[in-house]
Formats: sequence, C-alpha cells, structure tokens
Amino acid sequence: MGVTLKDVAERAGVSTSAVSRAFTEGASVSSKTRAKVERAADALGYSPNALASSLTTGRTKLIGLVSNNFHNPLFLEVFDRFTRGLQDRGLRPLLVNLSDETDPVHSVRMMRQYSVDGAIIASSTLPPSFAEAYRAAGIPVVHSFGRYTTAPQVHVVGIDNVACGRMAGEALITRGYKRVAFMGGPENATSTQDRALGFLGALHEHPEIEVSVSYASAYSFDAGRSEMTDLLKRTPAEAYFCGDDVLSIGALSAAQEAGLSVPDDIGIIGLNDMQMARWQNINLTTIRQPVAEIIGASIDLVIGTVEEPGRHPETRLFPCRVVERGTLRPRP
Amino acid sequence: MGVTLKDVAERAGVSTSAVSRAFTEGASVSSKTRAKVERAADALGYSPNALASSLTTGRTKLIGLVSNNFHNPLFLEVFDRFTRGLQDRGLRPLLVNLSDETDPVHSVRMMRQYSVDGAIIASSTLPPSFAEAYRAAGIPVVHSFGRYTTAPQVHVVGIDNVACGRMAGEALITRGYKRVAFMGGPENATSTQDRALGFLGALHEHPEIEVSVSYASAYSFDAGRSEMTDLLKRTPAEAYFCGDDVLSIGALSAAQEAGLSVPDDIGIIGLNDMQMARWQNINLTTIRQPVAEIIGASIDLVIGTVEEPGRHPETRLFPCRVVERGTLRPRP
DNA sequence: ATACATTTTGCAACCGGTTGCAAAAAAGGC
DNA sequence: GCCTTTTTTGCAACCGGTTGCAAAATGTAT
Repeated sequence: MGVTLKDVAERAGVSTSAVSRAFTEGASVSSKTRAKVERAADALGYSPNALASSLTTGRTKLIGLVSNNFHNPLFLEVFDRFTRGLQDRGLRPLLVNLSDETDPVHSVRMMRQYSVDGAIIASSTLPPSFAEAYRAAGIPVVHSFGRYTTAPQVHVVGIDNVACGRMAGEALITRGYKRVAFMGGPENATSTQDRALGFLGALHEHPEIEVSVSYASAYSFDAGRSEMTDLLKRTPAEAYFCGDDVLSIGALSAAQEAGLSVPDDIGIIGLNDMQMARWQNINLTTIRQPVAEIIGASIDLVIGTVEEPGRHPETRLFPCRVVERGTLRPRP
Repeated sequence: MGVTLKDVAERAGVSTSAVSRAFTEGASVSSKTRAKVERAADALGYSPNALASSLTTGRTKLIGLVSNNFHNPLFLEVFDRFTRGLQDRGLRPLLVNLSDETDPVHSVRMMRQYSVDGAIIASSTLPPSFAEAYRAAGIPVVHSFGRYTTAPQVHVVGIDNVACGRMAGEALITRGYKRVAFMGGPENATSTQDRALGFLGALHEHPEIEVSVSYASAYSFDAGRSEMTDLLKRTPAEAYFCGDDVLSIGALSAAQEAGLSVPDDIGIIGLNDMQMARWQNINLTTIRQPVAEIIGASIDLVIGTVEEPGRHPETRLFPCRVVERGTLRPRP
C-alpha cells in the first residue's frame, strides 16, 4: 500500500539519498536525476512521509490548536480562519478540545507526543498560566484572544479589554444615557474584570451618570436572558454594556419579552460582532473584535517563535471599533 | 530538550527494548523492571514519541477531520463533539478546512503524508465521490452528514433527507395549511434535492393543497432573507419548509420586517435545530438532526474500518423529529 | 592531454522508537 | 538438587526518511 522512498529509488535507478534530495528544496541534485525521480514518483504515486522525515529534521509542521471555546459562535469563524491561515503556510492544525480541563498537563504531554512545532491557545477564558506551561515545556506558544498582562511570559495576541470597556462606556455617555450598567460574564474570568475596569474608568469621569454592575453566570444566551429578567424586576438601567454578544442577545430577548422597546426604552451594546449580530432581526450594536488580524498575528508569532525559540514574549493588542446598529439610540 | 527512550534506558539500567515494553500495554515485562523504568521516566519527564512509534506500528492515532462547513453554526457543535469523541478514544483530530476546494486530491495527499489512520468527511454538501477518493487511496473513511445513495462505495452516516422532507410536509399538512412551499438551498446540493423530493412526495397525496418550490442562492441568512423578500412580493404561501435553520431565520426576518405575524400570517419550519433556534427571540419550529448520534456512529465506523479495512460500506441514517416551537401554528 | 575546482552522487550512520528471536533468568515438578 | 517449562531480557534489524562525508563525475583552465 505505502509507496516508500526505496521503491522510487529502485524504479528510478538511483540511491535513496538522490530521491530524498529531489524532494528537498535547494538540495544538490542534477536536473537529469531529478527528472528521473519525478517520473518514477509519479508513476508510483509516491508522496513522502512527513512524520518519518520529521524524525531527522525535527519539524513536523504540526501546530496544536487548543481551545475551550466550543460554544461561542465567534469561534466557528476563529477555527475557520486559523485552519485556513495555517494551511496557507503549509502547516497542519492538530485540534485539541479542552472542554472543562483547566490543567495544561495533559495537553502539553500530547503536544510532545506528537512533536508539534508550536501551539496556539485560542481561548478568551484560560488564565495566562496555561500558555506558560507550554512555554515551560519548551513548546513555542501564543495565547490568542488572551488578555494583557504586565511582564508576560508568553506571546499574547488579542484586544485591549480595558480599552473596550472604556469604549463601551464612552459610547453610552455620548448617547446621553444617564443610568448605565455593565453586565459581565462570570466574574472570575480575567477578560470580564478588565472590561468592567475600563467601563467603570470611563464612567468615573462622569459622576452625574449612575453606574451599576452585575454578572451573568455564564457567557450564554440563557444566562444573559435570566440576568436581564432579574434586573428588570428592580430598577433597570437605561443602557447596558454586555460582555459578549451572546449574552447581549439573551438580554435583548428578555427586554423584548418584557414589552420594552429597544433602543427607546433600553439600550444594549455587545462585544465581538459575531455573525448573528448583523442578522436584521437581532441587529445588535456591538464592538467588533478584529478576528482576522488577531489570527494572522497569532500565526505569524508562532511561526516566528518556532524559527527563533529564544524570542522575547510579545503582547499584541488590536483596536476594536463600535459597529453601529439598532440596539443603541443614535448619537445626537 | 527531548528525552528519548535511550535516556530512560540508560538511567534505569536496562535495554531500550525493556523501556519500550514497559510503555506497551500487554508486553512481557517483569513488574520489577517496569517499576525501575517508570521511576526513571518520571524523573526525566519522558513521554514516548507517538510519531516515531507509528513508523513501526503503522498506527498514528491521527484522524483527518475534513470539512467545508465552517459557516454553518451547527458545525461548531459538530466540531466540539467530534474532537471530544475522538479524544475520549485516544485519537487526535487533524483538522482540514476545504474552503472552496472540491477536488479531493490535495487533502488525500496530505492525509497520506501524515499517515492518518482514518478520515471523517464532515460535510452536508460534498458529493459522494469525495469520500470515495479517500477510499480509493486506501484511507478508511466515513462521510458524516452525507446523504443516502444506493450501493454506496463508502460509509455514510447522516439523516434520511427524503424522510425529513416528508416529515416537514406532513407537519404542514397536519396543521391545516392549504398553500405550502419548499425553500431549498442551492438546487445542486444533493441534500436539497432529497428534501424537496420527500416534501413533494408527502404533498402528492394531498392534491387539494397547493405546493410551490424555490431555491435560495446559498445556505445563508442573507440568501433566505432575500429569497423570502422576493416571494412576499408575489403571492406567498401560508407556510414554508426551509432547507436549513439559517435559511429559515433569514426568511423569518424578512417576514417580520414585512409586517407579517408569525405563525399567524405565515408559518416556517426549519431543519437542523441549531443552538440559535431555541433562542426565545427566534423560537424556530424545526426538525432536529440527532447530531450526537451521527457523530458517535461516525467515529465508531471509522475505528471499525481501521481495524477491519475490507469492511463493507454501510449507510446509517438516523431519524429526525419535529421540535415544536413558535413559528408554526399549533396542531389542531 | 593534465591539473584543479565544482557539482553530483552513494554510503552509512542516524532520528526515536518496535519487535522477532534466541539466550538468560525465574518458576515449577520431581 | 537437577531438569523442564515459562517468563523476562537484550541484541540487532527494521520502520521511512535525512544528511555529513568522501568518492565519482563533470566542468574549466592551461
């Protein structure tokens, strides 16, 4: 079944080294033998075994793509772009689903067993220590959609959550809302904390505006909906910054069901700008994460680190922008 | 950096064979040497190189997961379950994004270069010939979310699209609609054809009911919305079976925007039951695909075929069921 | 033609493991 | 204790490639 180097060599009447060289960019082979080898290889349908060659070259062209965000619709786009981006550069994604696992030890071992050249942690919820375990194991790694930390031990690519929070705050201020609120995801997620920080920071300069904060139990539709349902029973704010689009849509649903009109009675701004946000029957005003840029930079960084392992950890944060749709009253 | 078998052997004071055996289930090793080996391995932080061993064992435990459905929200769940299911069985998914590629030749070559043990084609739109190319190349393969064909050359797991179409037709008949329609995805998709077939078949027994058929240009929100917008300009039907949930939600959006009330003025039933269908502000009546079962069966089949390559091609179709929500009037 | 520089080639060792086989060690029977 | 059977062990070859090195072939200059 498997056609090997040796078969090709035999058929072409050359040594195995010659065949190997014919398939290696920039190796020393005469055009005559290369032609002989190619003819034989075509006839036999040979393609070199990437894993066998990795043994000596030390490169597998395998990149671990590790995530625990398999319920966030944004991540379908994330996987799409990662796989395409890696493939375009001749790399292969080995997908790892962490599910509820928070200890890196299993996945690190797996990465080593399969000798991945590098790894990308694509997760907005994992702590910095996760990626650090990879680095400690000698695996070139970048934490994609991670958050900013001072003196990071690993490459981090993402958005500036504090700045996003501030941007959301300013969006609400500009539109003249007098009672605003932040509805975060789970309080212990580091990204949630940063967004709250930025939001409150922006509002701090406007003491005339009333601010409150609450946390949904998860980054999910149901959590957003039930949180908003609770809030509406008390004295709700005029406008909410929700830490995520799915959460926002849940909140939106609760508001509509309570008979409130959006954005006249209540305003909502989300974060992510996932596919559904632009569906006209949702039409969510939100803050867009530049997903393509984040992913492009992540891939570049991981490749760079594979080539230059000692490379200093870098943090690349990309700016977000408000996408004007229908769940916030227009700017005056 | 890399601790090898030899390092462990040296440290434990045994031969490399002993170490290899200590890590192989059911090999002949005394408990005494196994203990010595384990101690040495722990101290050194050794884990065996899966790729090196694949060279002799012929098994990589790598499974190609090939898809071109990176825009269908259902597939986030699909990837989640596939990765988890494979991991639980000690297998690793090598993800391949086909994008717009329709020729299997590239991905087949890649599968061979990485010596995958098997492959799963997860796609509702690829033709049967795609998976057949894998089989022809000697790669154990199952086409997941594929469609039924007579005398299939490869394993196919999915739903019975004809039965689903029939089920949708019957749902509309039972609810007393007198003018019904099928809005499919692109006409050339084989699944679309089958769904239309079943739908029309069911209606054929009810000549008193008026039936029409149209096709959206893609399985997307925009396509569904624009198709429905067009339909509403003429004489629309009372109820529509849309070939997909995303399409349905697009159609729903158009209907709502036209000031029609759902389900009083117009009824819609989708297919898939993806996450968003149960969001209360969408609340789509739809037909549920048993995703977990399809994926479980796909994994079992691919494993079975790895172990018994000559195995006869099998088609496993799972039954769907209507999920009652708010876009169809209640059954009388 | 000869001497020398350059390119191309094959040999053989190696990458990190596995495995058939025969020798060595342990266990069992008397 | 000795002999037989069973288990454990190490040797060495092998999986499918790559690569340093020296020999062979080719090209250039005289």
